[in-house]
Amino acid sequence: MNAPKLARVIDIHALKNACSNCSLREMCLPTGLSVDEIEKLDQMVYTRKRVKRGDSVYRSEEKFGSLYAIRSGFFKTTLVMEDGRDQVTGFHMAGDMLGMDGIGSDQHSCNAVALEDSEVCVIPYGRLEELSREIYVLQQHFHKVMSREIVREHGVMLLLGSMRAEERLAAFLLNLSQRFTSRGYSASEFNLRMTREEIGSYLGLKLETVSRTFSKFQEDGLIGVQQKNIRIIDSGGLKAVLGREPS
Amino acid sequence: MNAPKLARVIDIHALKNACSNCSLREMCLPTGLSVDEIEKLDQMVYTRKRVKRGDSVYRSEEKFGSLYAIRSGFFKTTLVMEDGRDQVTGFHMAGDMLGMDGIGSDQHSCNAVALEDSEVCVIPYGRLEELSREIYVLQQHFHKVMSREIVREHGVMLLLGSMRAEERLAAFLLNLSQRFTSRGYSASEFNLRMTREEIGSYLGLKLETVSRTFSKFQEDGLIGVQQKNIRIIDSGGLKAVLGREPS
DNA sequence: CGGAAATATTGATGTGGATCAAACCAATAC
DNA sequence: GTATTGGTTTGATCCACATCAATATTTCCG
Repeated sequence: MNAPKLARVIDIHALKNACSNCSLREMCLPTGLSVDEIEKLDQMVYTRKRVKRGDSVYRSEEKFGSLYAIRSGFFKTTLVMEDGRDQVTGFHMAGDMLGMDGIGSDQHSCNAVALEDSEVCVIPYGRLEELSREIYVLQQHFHKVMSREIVREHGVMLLLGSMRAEERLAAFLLNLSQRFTSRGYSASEFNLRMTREEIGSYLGLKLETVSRTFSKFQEDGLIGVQQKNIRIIDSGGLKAVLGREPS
Repeated sequence: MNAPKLARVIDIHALKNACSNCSLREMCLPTGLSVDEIEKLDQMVYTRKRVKRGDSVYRSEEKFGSLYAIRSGFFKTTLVMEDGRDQVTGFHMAGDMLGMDGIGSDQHSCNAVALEDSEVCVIPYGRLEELSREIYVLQQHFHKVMSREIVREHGVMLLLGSMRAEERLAAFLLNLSQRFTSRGYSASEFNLRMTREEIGSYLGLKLETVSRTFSKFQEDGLIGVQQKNIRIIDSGGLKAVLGREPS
């Protein structure tokens, strides 16, 4: 093997992993950056990592070192209480950022588990700090990403604290649908990557309640359910479930 | 009034508002900064604002421009749903930072209301961004503050999603006690600044349940309650309530 | 100070969702 | 092909907390 050929191989590898070449760059860290600036990002994000279904990117208590941008696939984050009860704190898909919980205490405080075979871009946190001191837009964008995570969690608190089962599930479906839409997938038909139990855990409900509520929505002609496949038939009707008095 | 005297007045004013001279500097933004660096902060945080009980520092939908460090007093943050239901998303005291929800969308997404006459330091967000590009430790600290807010909210999600009423209230009291302690107040006796209804809203319970559970804890010899005054008698017993099976 | 308006406590009753239990179904392993 | 396993659906029953209601206490304010 001669030198030029080797160089070529490296080039291709770099290209493959490059932010500048990533289809998610509009919803991930590079948002708003110039071409030059994105090239700087390329030097920072030099590792991709495959995560098989069921494996985790990081676990609670683990030393924090990097953030992870989801390149493809689907994740849940979970907390575990001392007595073993656990709770899903979020579902995450392509373009989302994982690991920000670890910054404050230098160790992770939840588990990030792949619900299907996935791929993440590893963002060494120290490099991100450096670069965001140099690139104003990057700093700004990173702060926005963290702030939005805070706001997202506010929404979950509202859901858990003030909504009834039907409202929670309607809000959950509408939120998923909206996120799939903004990633260019169908708003009206998608496959759930998580089990009824995981949905229940996220929504503060038991899996039986989730299942029953899906069935009820189906009877009411709001959605079609077949196991993990969901079709949203009447999204207006779903929205109307929110804020409706118990029947 | 002669010039030197005027200068003197300004000096005192500056001194009074200075981070370098603030008793909270160990738990607020200046944490870990050198003397020189704190003096830079002094130039950034040039406004204090009094907030009377019942008034708000900012309201949902309002344009975002500044963060607010609580200098003294006590706040709640609340979300309001379209149908009028509202939910307390947090209680905040001296040293805490308010307003980070606004960064992501450039407008606030909750209301920050004073529960007693309070005072906040206004931190113009643009200046904070600038300064945290210059001062590495400040950048680092600010990121930690945001991350900890994310982790705090995780904890609330766990509470709302997985705990029973008694556990929620025990966790709430222990958390308050711990926060008072770290601010140099008594761990075992304090005054609640919020109503039973606000506690209930935060914990996803009705005010009657909060009141009854307080009474039960009192009967069990865990706490002493007299309206807003709380004495923690058996903090070990309170901790034991967490994770206990329903009796 | 006195009277109205908040706030808190306590009791009686109701109900949404949990729990317990039994099929049922889909995917994988043998 | 059958067996096994993990996940889902559906029914019957139960209970933790909500709701409704009455009274007590504190705070506010003219």
